[in-house]
Amino acid sequence: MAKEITSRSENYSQWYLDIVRKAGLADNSAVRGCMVIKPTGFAIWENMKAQLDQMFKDTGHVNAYFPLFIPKSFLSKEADHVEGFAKECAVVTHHRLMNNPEGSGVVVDPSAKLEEELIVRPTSETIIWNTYKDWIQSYRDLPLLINQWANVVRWEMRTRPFLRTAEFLWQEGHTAHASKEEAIQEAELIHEVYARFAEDYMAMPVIKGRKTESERFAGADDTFTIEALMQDGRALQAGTSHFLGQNFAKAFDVKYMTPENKENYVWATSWGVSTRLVGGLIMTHSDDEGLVLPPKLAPIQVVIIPIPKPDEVLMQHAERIADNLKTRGIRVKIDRDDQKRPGFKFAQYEMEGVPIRVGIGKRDLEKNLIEVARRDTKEKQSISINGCESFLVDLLDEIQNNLLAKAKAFREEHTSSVDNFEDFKSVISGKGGFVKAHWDGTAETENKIKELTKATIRCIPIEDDEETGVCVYSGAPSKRRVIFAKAY
RNA sequence: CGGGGCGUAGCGCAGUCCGGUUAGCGCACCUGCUUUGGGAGCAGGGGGCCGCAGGUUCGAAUCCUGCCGCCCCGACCA
Repeated sequence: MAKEITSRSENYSQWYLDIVRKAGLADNSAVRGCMVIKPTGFAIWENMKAQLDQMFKDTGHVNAYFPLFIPKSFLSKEADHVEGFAKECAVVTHHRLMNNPEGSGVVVDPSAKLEEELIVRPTSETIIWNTYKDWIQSYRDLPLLINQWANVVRWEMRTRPFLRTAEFLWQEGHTAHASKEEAIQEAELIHEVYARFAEDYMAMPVIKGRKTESERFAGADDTFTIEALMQDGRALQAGTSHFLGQNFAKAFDVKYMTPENKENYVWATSWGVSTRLVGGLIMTHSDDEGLVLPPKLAPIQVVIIPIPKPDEVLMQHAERIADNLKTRGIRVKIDRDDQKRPGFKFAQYEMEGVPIRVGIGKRDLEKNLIEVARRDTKEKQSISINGCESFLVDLLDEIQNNLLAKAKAFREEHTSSVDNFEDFKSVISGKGGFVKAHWDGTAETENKIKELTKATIRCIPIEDDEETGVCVYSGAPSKRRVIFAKAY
């Protein structure tokens, strides 16, 4: 049998594309740069979404929905913001088609030109702040804590499924606060929520930090980021939370009355994670046999395969185990296909990343045994069918923990501290990964390093202690190390 | 937007240089039989405007011109 998946060592990006395709996560679409998210891929996103949505609600946020289209004039109200997004906006200019007078098909009706062109949202700050202006009058209206689940469009030159597509799904939170301190706390709170989600649910360890000015969101005063490390040694920005200061409040004239009857501009945050997380999930855990999913996000956590094929006795046992697992909240599937052989199914479910496979076999059953295979280590063992449910539930936890531990170990192995530029260059071009180095704090140095090595400052880490040193490039004094890496 | 590659069945490809009967192969699909504890075997079968549009020719997947699309590698971005 031909190998279905290119190995990571042979061609990493082909490996990634093979997994997306062979595990049935997404297809290319008729529209360049856009993908079709298939049921399995979407189920992963739905699981992420359900968890994040709960976490947002637990921290006091509510959901709403704002329009897909944004009047062009809104974009230009905040100077940095328009600068950041202008180059990648899809623009609606007309609102009607007509039959082609010179042949078949339809053409744009030139008489149906819009008075004001509409922008397909690349992000919703502008239309939301235009709305908030009407919602906020008094300090009693604050804080306003709103999230929306939506699609956005950024016209990218080069796309990859999940990691960068022209249209993607995400959530964007937009909050308004009476004080600067409260807005900063909000941005930090969500930063923490993102980090917890990444580690506890995705089993993807992240570094929490701040963006440098040049890497910051267009229109933000401060951007918090979680940065993950992929298996090819490149960094993935997995979620950002922005303190927007009063930039949008001023641009859209959003003021509130204080208890002292004084007029103030409100303070703002925005924050988002996207379907890019699915790409990060794939690249954090998967191997040359296919997708590996952490149990907490796996659409199917346990698959039960009757061996050699379904019959009445085997199915009775399978259904009893499945029912018991469902009662305990486990997502379980019984493979009822009687055409494919077990070997094929084993390979298939491995490719699809199902965390646990249970084989109920005729011969084992005579000894009251079932076979349990875990996807993360590929280990198999026979256990007693009696009480197997507890074992399986525990094993799911163990797999979840093991995946996080493995990813952490990988990150440790691929995090280097360097103190001179020669070492810096050789680590970046060699083993890659995160590189902790001193930086003089200037954009000039940052750009120069990027130009020479393709590495960018992923973040200024929040949790590391201060440590005096000298900039790895310029030799100027530095108070702390920052994280460099080549990034997605 | 630069540099390279590719468009032939659902997918992966051969055939194109050097034009010549009904355009092939593998996987997948359908039917039947035998199989069934790690990607089954045999037999039979269906499926193609050879990317599109012009041109050359008795004859074009093959040669010429133009267009379109996709992929890879760079510059820009979550």
